[in-house]
Amino acid sequence: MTSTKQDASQPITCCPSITEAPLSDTDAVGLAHTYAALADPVRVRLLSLIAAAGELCSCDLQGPLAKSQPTISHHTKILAEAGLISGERRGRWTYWRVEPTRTTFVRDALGPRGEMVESH
Amino acid sequence: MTSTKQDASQPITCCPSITEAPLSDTDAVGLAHTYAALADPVRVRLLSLIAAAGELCSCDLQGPLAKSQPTISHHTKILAEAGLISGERRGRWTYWRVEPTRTTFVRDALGPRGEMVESH
DNA sequence: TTGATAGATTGACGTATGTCGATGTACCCA
DNA sequence: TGGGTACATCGACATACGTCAATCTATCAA
Repeated sequence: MTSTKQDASQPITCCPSITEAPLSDTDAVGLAHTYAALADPVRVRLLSLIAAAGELCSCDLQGPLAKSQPTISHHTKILAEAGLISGERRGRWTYWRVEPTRTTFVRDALGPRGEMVESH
Repeated sequence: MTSTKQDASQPITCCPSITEAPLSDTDAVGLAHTYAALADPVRVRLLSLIAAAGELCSCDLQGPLAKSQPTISHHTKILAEAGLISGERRGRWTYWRVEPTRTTFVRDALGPRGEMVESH
């Protein structure tokens, strides 16, 4: 099962924005699902490690994250199902990459692109 | 208890970015906590309703969200503790507003500000 | 083929979370 | 003062989630 299933009972929005107009239930469910993938410190660090390295295999994640191999596999699966990372099997190793299209999509849902707000 | 507590055992970053460098554990915990506040469809729609209206009292949320009064109160509390909205009591009503500083903060953690990516 | 290795899957466990009825607490109006 | 309203808190319940040991699957090397 993929993470991109859609429901015809609600209007489908190309680029849903939380802060600009009330969201349809479908858009809200989709966005919440993606934010849920980011709602765990291990997965946030996992994504950050992959982003910083450009590409990383699962074996290189176990050390920095200090979790068991099944736990790492569990987290990579959740991030991949949310479309935030994608894995490529090369021989015995699975290499993970960030999906910038998806990260930018979720990012822009939180406000207009390029909006400037003072941050201390 | 506020949502801005900090831990001196880890370096504190002003503007943590997931996609630019490996995050400290402290930053990851903080960001994950905020994303967790967005990890529920009811709260995503709630935030969206408040953002679209500019200001909204709790009584105006119960109808659109089709949830009980305690449930609405529960969700506003979680969003407020994450710093994404703030409430002001005026007489018998509590009026909620979006906190753009916080929403932009979480937003920018997902990538450099103003980054352009093609979205269909 | 056999053995070793990387990673996915399963099953079990404790904890966290969403939900609502019941109750508590301010506040306003008559 | 009393009754009603808006919201918060509490208690209980079912479900979802993070974690790991054990096991399975696929790949490579000898």
